[in-house]
Amino acid sequence: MKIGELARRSGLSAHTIRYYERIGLLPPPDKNASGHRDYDVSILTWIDFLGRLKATGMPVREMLRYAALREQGAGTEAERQAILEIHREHVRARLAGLRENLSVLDTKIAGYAATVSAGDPAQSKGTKDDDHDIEHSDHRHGAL
Amino acid sequence: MKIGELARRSGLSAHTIRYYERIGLLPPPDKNASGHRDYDVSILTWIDFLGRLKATGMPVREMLRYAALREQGAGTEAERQAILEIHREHVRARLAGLRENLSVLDTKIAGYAATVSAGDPAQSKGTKDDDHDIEHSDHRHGAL
DNA sequence: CTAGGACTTCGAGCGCACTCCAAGTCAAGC
DNA sequence: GCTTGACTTGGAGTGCGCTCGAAGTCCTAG
Repeated sequence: MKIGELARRSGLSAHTIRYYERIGLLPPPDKNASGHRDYDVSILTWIDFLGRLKATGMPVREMLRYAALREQGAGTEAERQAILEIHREHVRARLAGLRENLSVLDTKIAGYAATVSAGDPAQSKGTKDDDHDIEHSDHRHGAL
Repeated sequence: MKIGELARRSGLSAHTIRYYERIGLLPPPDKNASGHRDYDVSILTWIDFLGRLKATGMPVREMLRYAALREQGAGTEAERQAILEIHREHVRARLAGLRENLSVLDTKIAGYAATVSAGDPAQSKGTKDDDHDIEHSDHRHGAL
């Protein structure tokens, strides 16, 4: 499979595929007589997994660590597992935060719905709101 | 409240607070006789909400639209509500995707756990894995 | 034989969201 | 009256993750 087809099938651009190879996320593929990259279909599985790591917020630096271990092959499983387990915790934390913020969003929207309907009782001149907020407790959002 | 205290209490740096003001996320506060910014505590509520928008992945561009409407005050509620409702859908989609990718991660980790324990039956020379993968169906990850 | 399109490498440029620096002002404490 | 430290402005720099452009090579079809 040449890079164009891989691009189509993976959803990445050819530029991005070469970039990933440059930085070490993708292993250097075989080249044919013309110097063109020739990919094995199995690369699609790896790209899919990379996509999942990315979608769950893993920084490229970390993917690189994982990819390097994968390249080394046997004997690196425990370390790869550890990386994924730590990442899984990050994802879980992110999920929890997202759920909480979603509920704040729900509350805020419900407040607007109440205000916008019913002829706007609480606002006549200059509502900048920060109204319908039902308490903010603590909540860190320093580190995303 | 001066900028230093606001920085401490909001978790943002003073640099970031000024930056947010420059771009329009924060309203220009009063200045005292020395030209120093003097904030009302109510700004903390707004910063907290901005933090939630950010934590849920809203781009600054979009926050700016919302902030501008908020500055305009009364009469912009419906539009603000619409922004939040659209954003809420994005957040829900993100949550769904995250949940799915989390389960893929679980499966992958379980595979490593099986491999790493039990004396490694499936790998002796050169496992790069893409093993324990139990089917990938489709899954877009082009647009994060 | 020539035009088109896909490929190659190298390096520059971009969008986002900060983050920091330099040079200056000002209030308070010793 | 002088140092310390928090503040001011404007603008430059940073890190991330791509994204694109230029110039060249190579295969294929007409």
